[in-house]
Amino acid sequence: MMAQSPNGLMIRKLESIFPLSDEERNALASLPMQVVTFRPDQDIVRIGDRPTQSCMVLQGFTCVYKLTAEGKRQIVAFHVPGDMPDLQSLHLKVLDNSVATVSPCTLGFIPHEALQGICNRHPRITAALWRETLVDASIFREWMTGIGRREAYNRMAHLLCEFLVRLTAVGLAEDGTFDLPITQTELADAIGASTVHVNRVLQELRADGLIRSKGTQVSILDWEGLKAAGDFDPLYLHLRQDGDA
Amino acid sequence: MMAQSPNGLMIRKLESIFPLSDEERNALASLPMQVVTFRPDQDIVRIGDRPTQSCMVLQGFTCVYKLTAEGKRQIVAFHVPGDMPDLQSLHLKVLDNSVATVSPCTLGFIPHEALQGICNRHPRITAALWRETLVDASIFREWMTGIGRREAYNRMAHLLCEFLVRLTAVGLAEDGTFDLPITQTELADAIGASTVHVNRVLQELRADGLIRSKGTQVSILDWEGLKAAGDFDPLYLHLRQDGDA
DNA sequence: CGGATCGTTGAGTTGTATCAAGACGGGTGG
DNA sequence: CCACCCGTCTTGATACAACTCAACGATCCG
Repeated sequence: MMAQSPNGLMIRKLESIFPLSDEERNALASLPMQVVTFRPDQDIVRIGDRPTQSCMVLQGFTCVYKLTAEGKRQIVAFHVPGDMPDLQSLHLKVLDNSVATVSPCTLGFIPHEALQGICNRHPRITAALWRETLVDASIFREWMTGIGRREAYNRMAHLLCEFLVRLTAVGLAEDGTFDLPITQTELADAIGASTVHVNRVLQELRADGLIRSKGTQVSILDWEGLKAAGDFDPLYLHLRQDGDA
Repeated sequence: MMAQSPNGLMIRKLESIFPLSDEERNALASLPMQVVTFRPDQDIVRIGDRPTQSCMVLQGFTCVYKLTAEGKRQIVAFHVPGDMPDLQSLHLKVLDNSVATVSPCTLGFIPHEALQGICNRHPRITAALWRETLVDASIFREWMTGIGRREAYNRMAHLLCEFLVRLTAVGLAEDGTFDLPITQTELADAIGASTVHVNRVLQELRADGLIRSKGTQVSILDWEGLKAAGDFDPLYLHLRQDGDA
C-alpha cells in the first residue's frame, strides 16, 4: 500500500472496510491534504494543543505518548502508514496526549473543516472514520491488558505479532520480515518496561528461536510460537475478514 | 442525574455536551429502549459476541474486561450511570472484550438499527456518540500510562480521583463522598495489581489522611493531596468546561 | 448460627528497576 | 580513509515493588 497520491492511501484504507461509491471516492480524492515531512523524534502535536486539522501517516512510524509527573514516558500507540494518529481531535478539542515521529515520516494534514464537510455529506465515511478510532481504542484495551496482566517477555512477543499483522495489512511486511525503525528505549516505553529489560527479553525471544533481527530488520521465525508466547489473537485489530469486522 | 424515564438520562448526557434542538430531543426520546435489571457479577455481553444492540447504564456500575490465556483478568474500564459500555459494537461487529456488572444494575438496551437511524438523520447526535467513544479511549490512554509508568499507590489514588470527578458529574457524589460498590479484587484487576497489594495500598492512603472508607462509602479527605498522589489532571475526561471539550 | 464473601496480615519469592560501565556501529570531519 | 563521536545496544550487580501462598478476622445474610 505505497501511496501514489497522498489521498490514495486514505481511499484504499477505507475501501478495505467497505466498497466505496464513485461519489464517495471523488469526495475523498478532493479532500485537501497538506503533505509535510518530519525527522525522527519530532513532536507533531502536543498535549494541551487545540488542533484545527488531523493527519494521516503516509510514510514512517509515529507514536502517541503521555508523560507522568515524574517524567516517565508511556507510549500508548504506534501508528503506521494509513493510520490517523490524532483523528480524535475532530471531536475532542483539547489534545490529551502528544504525538511524535519515531522514524523519518511523511504526514498528510487535513483541516477539520474538510473532514466535517465530508462527514456531513457521506454518512458511511463518517462511520468508517469513527470505526478507525474504535479500532485504536480496541488496541488500547489489548495493550492495557498486556501491561497489567502479562509479563514483559509476553508483551514484547505480542507487540511483534501486532506489528507483523498491521504491517502486512498495508504491504510493509513480507514473509514474516519487516523494517522496524524503533529503538529499544521506545519499545520499552510502549510495553511499560525498562530499556535494560527490553534488551534481555529480546535476547530471550531470539534464543528461543522465535525471532531474528539485523539492524532494524525483524524476522518472525516461528509465527505460531510467537503468537503463543504473546497470547496473541488478532481479533482485537478488527481487520476485515469475510463478513467480519 | 437520576433518570426519571430511561431516555431522560441519555438526553441529559448529550445535553451536557451541547444544547439539543427540539427535534433532536424528540428523536432521542422516541428511541426504543428495553430496560433490564442485572445482579452483580453477571456478564452482559461476552468477547466474540456480535450484538445487535448497545446499552446505557441507568443504575449501578459495570466493568469492561479481558482475560489472558493464563486466566488473569484485566478490567480496562468502569462505567457509571449515563455511560454506554458497548457503544463500539455499533461499528465493530465482533466484540473484543466482555462487559459485566459490578454492582446490581439497571441497563437500557437500544437496537443498533435505531441508533443507526437516529445517526443518519441527526449528524450532531452522531458526533456526540462518536465523542463518547473517544472519551472512553482517552481514559484507556490515561489508565495505560498509569499501569505502565506509575506505582500501585499512585494508580489507586488516580482511580479514586477519577471516580470522584465522574460520579460528581452525574450527581452521584457529594462533598467528596460517594458509594463505591467495588471489591478490592475488582480494584486490583483494574489497576493491574494483586488483591493483597491493593489492600495495603488502600491502608497507606488512609494512613496518609487522603481518604476514609466505611463499607462501600468512600470519602476523599484531602483532594489536593490525592490529586498530587495520583498525578491526576482531569483534562483526559474531557468534561465540558467553558468552550472546552 | 453456620456459611460465604470480603478484608487483613505475615513470610518468602520473583520480576523488573536502577545504576554503572563497556561494546558496537554508523556517520562526520579532518 | 581513518579517527573520532554519539547514540544505541549489551552486560553485570544490586535493590525494591509487587506477587504468591497461606491463614485468620470481619461482616453480612438467610
